[in-house]
Amino acid sequence: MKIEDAIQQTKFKSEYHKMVINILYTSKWIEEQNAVVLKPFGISNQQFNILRILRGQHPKCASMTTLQERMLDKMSNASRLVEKLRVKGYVLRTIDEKNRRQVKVNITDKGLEILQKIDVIMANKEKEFEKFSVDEAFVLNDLLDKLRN
Amino acid sequence: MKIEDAIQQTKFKSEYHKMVINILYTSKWIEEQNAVVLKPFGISNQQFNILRILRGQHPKCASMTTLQERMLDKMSNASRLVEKLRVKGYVLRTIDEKNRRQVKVNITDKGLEILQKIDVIMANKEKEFEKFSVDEAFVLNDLLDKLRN
DNA sequence: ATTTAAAATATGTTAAAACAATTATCGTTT
DNA sequence: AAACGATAATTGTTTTAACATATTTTAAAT
Repeated sequence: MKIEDAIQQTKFKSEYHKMVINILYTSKWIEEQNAVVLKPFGISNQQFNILRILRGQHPKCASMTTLQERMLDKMSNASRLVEKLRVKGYVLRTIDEKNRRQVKVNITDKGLEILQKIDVIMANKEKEFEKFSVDEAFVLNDLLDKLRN
Repeated sequence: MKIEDAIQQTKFKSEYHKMVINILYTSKWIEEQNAVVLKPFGISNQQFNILRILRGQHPKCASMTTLQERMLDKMSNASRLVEKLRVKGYVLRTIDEKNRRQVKVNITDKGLEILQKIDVIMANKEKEFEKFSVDEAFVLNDLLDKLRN
């Protein structure tokens, strides 16, 4: 569906402007789809985001600052999100003895397990994207990267 | 900057998966930039969204349902957002006497004025996007549209 | 004409995000 | 070493979003 139809707006200031709106809209569209998958697991999009970053680091840890930077969120939110994940047993939070200001966050086995389960479902959903060619996906990635400079 | 560097993740499951992450990340990046512009005006992204929709309709009105449908965030509460804008004097809300269930929302002159001011700044920011060719923007729009089916 | 169902919006409540201020630790300067 | 500023994270508060429920009005059915 074209963005014009999705938000029922026929004219845009420019193709650039339309592009910005389109990215925002598509992102929300994806997040909503993800939320549906995540809901039964009792995990929010942002929590999921953190878990994935941590898995990318596994078995190494990540500091709060690292998490905050990669998820483009406020530090205070990252802190509380991690705490919620800790209570659920998905992450481990320990003080870094090398620098006691810092905190080391690791994903637990339980965290990896739930990610695994979610992945199966998400991968299935992402199969729909195979209407795209890999080349097209590549182009899109390239354009987005360029957009952010 | 490539998404790999932005979130410091070297490998992705697939180019498709990377694309999804990239859209989410870029969207947050844009929203953050917009928020910086809007903040001095005391207006949130969502409120800004509503004002622009109303300007698109001007001098006609829009119903709550119309706003809800056209907003980028379909889940948001248009009713309360409009109320906030009304208190600030940017919109007018009147009951539709033809159908008293409905409400007619109009943008005020004050609303148009503030949009004008914001536009100048935003337009300046969006100039950066001219590193894109119109063709590229067109391709990106096309791909995003295709992604959502 | 009354009842029922649907439509449009508003409100109440809980969870999350944004904002501001605070605490704890470290590195540096004097 | 004491004082200072910078860094990393947390905590308190306010605002906004998400979700469910309620209210008001209209349209349809009996």
